[in-house]
Amino acid sequence: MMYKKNTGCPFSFSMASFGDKWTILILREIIAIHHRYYDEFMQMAEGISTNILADRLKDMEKQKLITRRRDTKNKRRWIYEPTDKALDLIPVLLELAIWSGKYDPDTGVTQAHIEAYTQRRAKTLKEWRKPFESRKP
Amino acid sequence: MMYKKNTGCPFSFSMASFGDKWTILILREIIAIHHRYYDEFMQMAEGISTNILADRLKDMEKQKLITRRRDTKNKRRWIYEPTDKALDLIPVLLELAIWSGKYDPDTGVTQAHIEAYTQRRAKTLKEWRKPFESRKP
DNA sequence: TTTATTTACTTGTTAAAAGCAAGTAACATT
DNA sequence: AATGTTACTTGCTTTTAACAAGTAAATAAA
Repeated sequence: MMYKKNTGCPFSFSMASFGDKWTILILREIIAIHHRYYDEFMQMAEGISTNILADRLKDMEKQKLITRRRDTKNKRRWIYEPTDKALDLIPVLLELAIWSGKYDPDTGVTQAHIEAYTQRRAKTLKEWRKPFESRKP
Repeated sequence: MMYKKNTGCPFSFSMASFGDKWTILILREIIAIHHRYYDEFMQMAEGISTNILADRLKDMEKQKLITRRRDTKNKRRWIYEPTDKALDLIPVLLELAIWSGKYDPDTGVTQAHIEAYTQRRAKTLKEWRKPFESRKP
């Protein structure tokens, strides 16, 4: 498990929570791509190692960024789901996407998307969150 | 230097740019705390090693997140300054601060600050950027 | 119903990165 | 001229990540 030092500053807390590249990429899988299974995470383009994935999922569960439950239709599978704590990172993810859209010369983000994100921010945030709202009572 | 793999996705680009804890903490020093010198960065509470700091500053310069120039008043010193590419990460930093303010039990961020950030977002973003605008022609 | 396959890991080893301590070189101060 | 400051570099140790192989439980196929 990675080393974590939190000094009380909000950025320090953020970096102690997900200050490695994999945690954000796993959150992308769950929140933006709607993946929920271990083998789906394993297939991400960046190529995560199985021991690192297992380690990060445990850490994220410990941090209460995700929960996991058995898939009743296939008892071998776990379903990984984001908590509200993770979903509250959607604004961070959105700003990362806007920034990358502006500065990545090989970005896949279209100018139309960036404009939509920037100019209809509240709506975009709601839309990103919507697929996870059905869980609520 | 840290390994970087960018697959075209905006989050992948973000993580390839600053997907380690130190780069964001150095950006905090420069953008939020207005530090500009090597020895000031060395004094950050998280305790960065001198070789890692030197490595990251080089990488950030290469990425055009910062520039450096000699201090004319003390020729030993370099002045490190953020580029527009770095300043455009202010919205990301702001969202990190809001999230940490909500979830860090030992946060130093007050509820009043979070409310100000959330409800007067555009104004807050402008204020964070203002100290760096004087450089413009 | 044994046999193979899927799923989610664990374990062991190697490679890379971070952390630590000491040293250096240019400039500045006393 | 000697001492201190500033921004590093270099060498070594420790930690983390990456790679490869193996395992165990659940399911599917023969």
